[in-house]
Amino acid sequence: MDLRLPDQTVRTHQEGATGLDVARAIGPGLARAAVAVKVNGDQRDLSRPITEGGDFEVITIDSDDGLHILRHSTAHVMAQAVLDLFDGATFAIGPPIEDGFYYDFEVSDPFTPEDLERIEARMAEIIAEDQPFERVAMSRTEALDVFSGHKFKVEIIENVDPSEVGAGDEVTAYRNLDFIDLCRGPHVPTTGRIPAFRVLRSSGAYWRGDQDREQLQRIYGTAWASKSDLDDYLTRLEEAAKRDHRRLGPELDLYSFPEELGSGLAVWHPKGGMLRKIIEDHSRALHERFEFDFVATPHLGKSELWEKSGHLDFYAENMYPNMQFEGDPSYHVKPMNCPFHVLVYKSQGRSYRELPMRLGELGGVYRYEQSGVIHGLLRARGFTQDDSHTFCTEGQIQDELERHIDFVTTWLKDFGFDDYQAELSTKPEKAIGEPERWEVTEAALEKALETKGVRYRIAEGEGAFYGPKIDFHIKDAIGRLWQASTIQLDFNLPDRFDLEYTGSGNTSEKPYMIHCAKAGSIERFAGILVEHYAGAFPMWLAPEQVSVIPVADRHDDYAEQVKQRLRDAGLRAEVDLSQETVGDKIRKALTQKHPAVIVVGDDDVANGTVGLRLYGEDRDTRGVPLIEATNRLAELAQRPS
RNA sequence: GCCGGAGUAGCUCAGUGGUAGAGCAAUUCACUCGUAAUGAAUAGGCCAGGGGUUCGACUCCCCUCUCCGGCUCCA
Repeated sequence: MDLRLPDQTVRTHQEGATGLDVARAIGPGLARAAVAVKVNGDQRDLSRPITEGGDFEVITIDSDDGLHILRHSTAHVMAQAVLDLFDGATFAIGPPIEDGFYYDFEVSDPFTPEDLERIEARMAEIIAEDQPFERVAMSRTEALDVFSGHKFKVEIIENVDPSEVGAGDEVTAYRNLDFIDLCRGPHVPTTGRIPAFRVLRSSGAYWRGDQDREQLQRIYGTAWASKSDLDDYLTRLEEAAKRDHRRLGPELDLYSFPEELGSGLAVWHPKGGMLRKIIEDHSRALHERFEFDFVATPHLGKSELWEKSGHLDFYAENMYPNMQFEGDPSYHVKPMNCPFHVLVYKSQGRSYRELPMRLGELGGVYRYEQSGVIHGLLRARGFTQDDSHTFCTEGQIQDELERHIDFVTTWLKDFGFDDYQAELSTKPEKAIGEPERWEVTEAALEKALETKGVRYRIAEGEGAFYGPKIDFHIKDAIGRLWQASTIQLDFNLPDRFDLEYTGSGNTSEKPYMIHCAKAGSIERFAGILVEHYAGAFPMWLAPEQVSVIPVADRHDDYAEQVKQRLRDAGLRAEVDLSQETVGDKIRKALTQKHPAVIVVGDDDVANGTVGLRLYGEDRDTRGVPLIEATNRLAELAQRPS
């Protein structure tokens, strides 16, 4: 048969050639690295006979597909090890995931760290034994028999969609030695082809992700094409841990989470307060530039208001309970600002001439997040939204959306997030509003994204029940994605609050409403910034920009003068007057990641100069005239826009 | 909320039933120093909180709070 590739044709020697033959034929050198082949886009095992012709591709272990296969195979080995070691254990599913894999088990006792070590050791043995993975095809009835002792497998077999499997009633499994697992494959040829793996951690997980079903024990692991890839990955994990904003924040004296205060609530220290101020100032500046008006609303509102807005119906579990004095109406702390901005709109009759009306506020909100989901500043119970609500006519939607996209992308770029992607979420199953409204607004959102040249993908059915939306995911310095900005259409609140405006023909019209948060939450955004920059902020964001270090006491006065000059130039400068050595003070400034360090000694006093060192440069420049240093730093501290 | 792990000085951590220890930080004194830790001394703890077992609890048991890793959730 002929093996056709885009740039070559390869002929095999015999009918019934296997994947391995294909790999050899395509590239003799590739055969050793091959873990599977693709036939017309379908992944196949190396051992499977290939009877038909078509497009062939060798999958090597270091490719994305190869890693997927490797990790899936390693998951099998993990299940094999667990079933070996734990009597009565049964297994559920074990898919590859980004950077690794997991497998879910039901066992009598949760795994301990020692268990994980034993499992890892047993896996290493299985790998050393180089057991072949053998594909077994069987009927569904046979499969039910083979897996009769394993209830989750039985459930899977019973639910297999024949059309999905493609082979009618056939299901496949993979066997190595006496271990067999339900699996579509393919796998690496033998367990010995797993070059590097690690068992990482275990945790609870629900069967089929359903809170009401069995709680299983999940073990996470990772596998890589080489030992050095594994080491790189483990180093990446450490690097990520070092950037953790929950650790860096207190270390840099930005904020803390006092136990006495309550879970999910932070206090901001002076430096963190400065960081917030910088972020908030920039938020206000951009709101002004994009022609938003500022409003201010309280933290509480009558429960009646939340009933009208619908929050008490559909958001109650995230709201703090009502509070009430005897004889007074009941109040709720606000989880969102929207109803308040609606009240501003409603405070008088509106004309089409006033629209679009863009109302912005840095609004503090409180949401009762489940105790298990709180994550530092990234998921907190109290936070400040840089929130805005735009009321406009149908004809203004397009322009407004484009303006909001400009706003959001300017905002993200200013903070150094050049790499972001948008997600357009469309009508979910449970939704309100006429279908035409959805169609029109989804099209408007899509057109706005295209006009503005924003890379986006469509998240089908992921919209809020009240309208479609665009979420922006930003990529940080080590490649992680974070959800930040959001632009959402809302058909709900204008209805619930009977919003209207008088049109040009003296008709009563209903306005459209656009929710938009640029940072999402100031706290969360600050947390992401800490992780993105690993605490070493660009100069304009740094709470403390310049540390001035006198070499000896006799230079203190000059250091004060230098500080004053820097401050006059708008820089945030402090003098380190502590009775320490120069080396110690520099070390402190650098561990606090101050962008600039200035050292002044005898020569500087005599010549009106300074020694200048910028963060990230391990050399200093001496004898820089003060005026030059000031100008240079002031330049570096410029706001991006 | 669920499963598991953890909580000892401001921080990082020792301490396996007999009323607690180190390093860093802090304070004081000396040193006055040119690019990542000068030296000495001092002070600092209701061992997360509450209850129980015990002659005796940081240590064992129960409850609560807080944190960590996941799951679920995330208008």
